Amino acid sequence: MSGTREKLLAGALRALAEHGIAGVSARTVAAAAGVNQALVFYHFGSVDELLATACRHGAEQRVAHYRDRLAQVRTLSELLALAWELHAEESAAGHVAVLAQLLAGAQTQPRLVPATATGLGLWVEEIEQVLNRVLAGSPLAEFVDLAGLARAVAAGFVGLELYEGVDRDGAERALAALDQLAGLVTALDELGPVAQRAVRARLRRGGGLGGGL
Amino acid sequence: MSGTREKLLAGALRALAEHGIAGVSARTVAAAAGVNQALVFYHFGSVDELLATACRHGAEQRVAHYRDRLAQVRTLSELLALAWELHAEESAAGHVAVLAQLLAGAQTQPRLVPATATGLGLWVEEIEQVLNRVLAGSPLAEFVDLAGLARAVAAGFVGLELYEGVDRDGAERALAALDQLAGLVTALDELGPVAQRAVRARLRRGGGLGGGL
DNA sequence: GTCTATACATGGATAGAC
DNA sequence: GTCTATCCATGTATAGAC
Repeated sequence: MSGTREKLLAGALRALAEHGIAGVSARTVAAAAGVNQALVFYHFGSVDELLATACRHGAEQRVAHYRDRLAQVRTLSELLALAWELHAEESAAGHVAVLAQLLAGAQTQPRLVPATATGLGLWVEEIEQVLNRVLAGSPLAEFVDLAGLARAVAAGFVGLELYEGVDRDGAERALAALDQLAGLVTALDELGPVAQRAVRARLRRGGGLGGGL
Repeated sequence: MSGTREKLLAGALRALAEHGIAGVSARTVAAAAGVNQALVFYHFGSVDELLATACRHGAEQRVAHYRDRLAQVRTLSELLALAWELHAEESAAGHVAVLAQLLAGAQTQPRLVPATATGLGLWVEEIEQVLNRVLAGSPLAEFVDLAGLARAVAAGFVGLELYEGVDRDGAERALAALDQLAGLVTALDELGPVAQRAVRARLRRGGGLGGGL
């Protein structure tokens, strides 16, 4: 058992948050874990393999930490409130930063792709379930692919985290604007049948917007 | 003049796209630029300084490349169509990837913060102007801070780019969902006065959603 | 399983010839 | 301004003692 594996996994996440993907190495991770550098290779074979394992491990922990609270959400307003809460908590603890760094690394390191896809996928899965439950029967679910929306939300969180790192005020304005936009959508969702019918009619005419994809 | 500076700036962007922030070095950049490694330090003093300069330089080029097309946009639908077009072009050319890598690096490298903030800021500025023009007098501008929305859009682009690198299909679903959501908002924007009044009344009651910020 | 020691490669940075 | 050569720090990975 020895716990060294666990120390290394935690150390990898800490080192990623502190030094970024460009600054992690067997030595920095081992230092953060308080163990000998050679043990990285004994237990995981390579630094990348350790990072990949730590990614899955960390994402599982974080998602599990919110599963109960997510399961209790019943309305769109509650979901948005929890989303801001979750963002504040996870961002402050550096967990979003870790995911962002791993995603950046995965862009040019194929060995990191499966792990980061899985890590982000765990969040997507959870968000998707909540959206499906909360928006069941809503006009929103009628016109928007909720699985796609869940993916956009997860990716958006990562982008905002990176933005926050270089412009905190700007990121707060962005969050506030999204809050207002979400309020708008919620209002639409709670409209009376007359107005909803008008929106539906307009949407049936236009369909999506048919962008470049 | 010598053009070596320019070669290095272009080489830095190429190296960032190919090797990521974790893989750039004076040697990889010089190789991409086709010049001697020592010239990085002669012209820029350090690798970080070169990356920072390349970031501003690249962002200016890219924004200038779209300024005309952005200036011609008159409606929200046109804006969204251009947005997807822009995303497809810039993403394919690796320009969004460069910004994402620099943002990731800036999280733990204070020396990169001003340059990346400026680089992303150029995009934000442009987006903000278009939003203000296109949504002037619209109910959307009434309830959503457009400057904040511009920042959210820019950050979202970066997040989607990173997500696309690990899950192309997922990213396409996300974009499609955003397209649908944008269509919904457009529909709202184009509603008749009766429905708009209902939305306004609902919003005045609820205000924003008052999240964790 | 863990430590020390070490090999070997890569990267930042500078000196000095041209 | 550019190139070669080089120093030194850091990083990966392994061997072998404990």
